[in-house]
Amino acid sequence: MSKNLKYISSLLAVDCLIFGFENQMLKVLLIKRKLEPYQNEWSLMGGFLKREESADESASRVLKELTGLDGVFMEQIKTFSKYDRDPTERVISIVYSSLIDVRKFETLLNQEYEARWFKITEVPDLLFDHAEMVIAGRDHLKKKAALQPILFELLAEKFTLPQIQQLYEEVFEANFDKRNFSRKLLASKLLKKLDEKDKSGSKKGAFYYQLDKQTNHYNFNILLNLAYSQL
Amino acid sequence: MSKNLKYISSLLAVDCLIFGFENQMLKVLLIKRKLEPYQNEWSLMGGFLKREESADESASRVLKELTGLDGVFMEQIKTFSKYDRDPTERVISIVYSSLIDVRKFETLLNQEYEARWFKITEVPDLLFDHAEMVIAGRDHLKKKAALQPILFELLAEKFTLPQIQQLYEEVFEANFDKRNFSRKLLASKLLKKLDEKDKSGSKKGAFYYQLDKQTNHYNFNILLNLAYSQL
DNA sequence: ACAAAAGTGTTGTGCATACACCCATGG
DNA sequence: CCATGGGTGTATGCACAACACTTTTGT
Repeated sequence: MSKNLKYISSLLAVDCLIFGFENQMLKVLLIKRKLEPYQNEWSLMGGFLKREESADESASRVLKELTGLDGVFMEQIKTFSKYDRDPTERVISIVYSSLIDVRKFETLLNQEYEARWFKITEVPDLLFDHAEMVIAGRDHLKKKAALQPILFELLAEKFTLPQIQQLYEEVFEANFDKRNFSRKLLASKLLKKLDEKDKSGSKKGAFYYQLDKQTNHYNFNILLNLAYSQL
Repeated sequence: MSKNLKYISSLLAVDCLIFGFENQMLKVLLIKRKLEPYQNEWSLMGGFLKREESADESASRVLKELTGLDGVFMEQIKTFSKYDRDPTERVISIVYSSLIDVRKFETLLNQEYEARWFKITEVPDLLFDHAEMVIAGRDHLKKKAALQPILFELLAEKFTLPQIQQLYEEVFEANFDKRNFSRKLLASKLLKKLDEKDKSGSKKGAFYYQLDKQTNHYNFNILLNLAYSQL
């Protein structure tokens, strides 16, 4: 089949959309090549598939090689395959979305690139079709977060209710009533209240919560209607 | 970059999951090769990407070439990329899901294959990883159908309330109360009642409805909670 | 006249929303 | 003591779920 010139073979790339939550803002991690080709162009973190690698494996490897992070929540979003998306040669890209705790990312391991967090609403011009990828990933995040409690992946182990509310407000571009929000979230039985307080945000301090790992029978549809006007 | 042997290039395939609704049952269209290789193995309808084709274009073309159908609802689902998924050579497959009106599909245009509709719960053993694709597609259909009124794509132009309720029951593997179901569905303002009746299913006959194309401001979250216990 | 499927209305309940005040603390 | 942000309770309305009977017509 491969001999048949009617059909084409292509390099396989993965690109990783990396979300983080920092200073109450939803951000994405972008990189910029310091050298040619594509010097100074911002793009998603990416790489090519190796010989015996699946895209899932490749995406995890790329993330690990660049950030040192392991065991991160990742999900395949969409494959981009326009024949001229990379003008130099045919490459299709399988895009992944991952959610990381920004505090765990320290520095890029690969010196050929520079990395920076961008507010999701202030993403610069990007290489190739990477801007579309950001849109697709963001859209996917909304849908996913409405149906499942994944946004905790963006927070530290311990977090406060005001923090997580701000996160939801960022993701859904909406404001929620704090009384209703906390009532619903706590009703999901997902959280365990700690004795400790975070005093950094206010004088009174806000109690820390943790994901309660016991809870497998959670009611999470609970957060759906917060959000579904926007799906 | 392509010279670098660390990275691999691969054939690009699309596979189409084709859903239909026939005799009150949700079905998928599968094909079987009559000749070697893979003689008599059931599989999804697929094909390879051509030189200047995107995956979207390729999927539409494949569908058209095999069924003659055009302008069908199609959506990219997921890309399958395990290196040995096709044991003869590396091929990655971008899977699409499409919804067609079974009455519009008459016969396979390509004589190398035989085609048959299978009840979704009675899919036979399939080639390579195609069984996983069916699962992914079905799952996707549920989520999509809960949020958007797409199941109409599976019905004829005119359809009755009992018909569409059976369709929803099939897709969500649940039973709905017909009074509540019709109230909700009609509240969405998506449907226009016709004067005509379908007498095939009962002596009394059921009124036909049609999608009302005017309605762009529909309330479709209306059908969400029918379904979201299952997403 | 009867069987078989279509169609229709009411009620209770729980959930989402809207809304305002007190609390704790650091400065 | 006061400014700042954290935390909590209640009342209202709406939407969902549960439920049973009447209508039509072909045989």
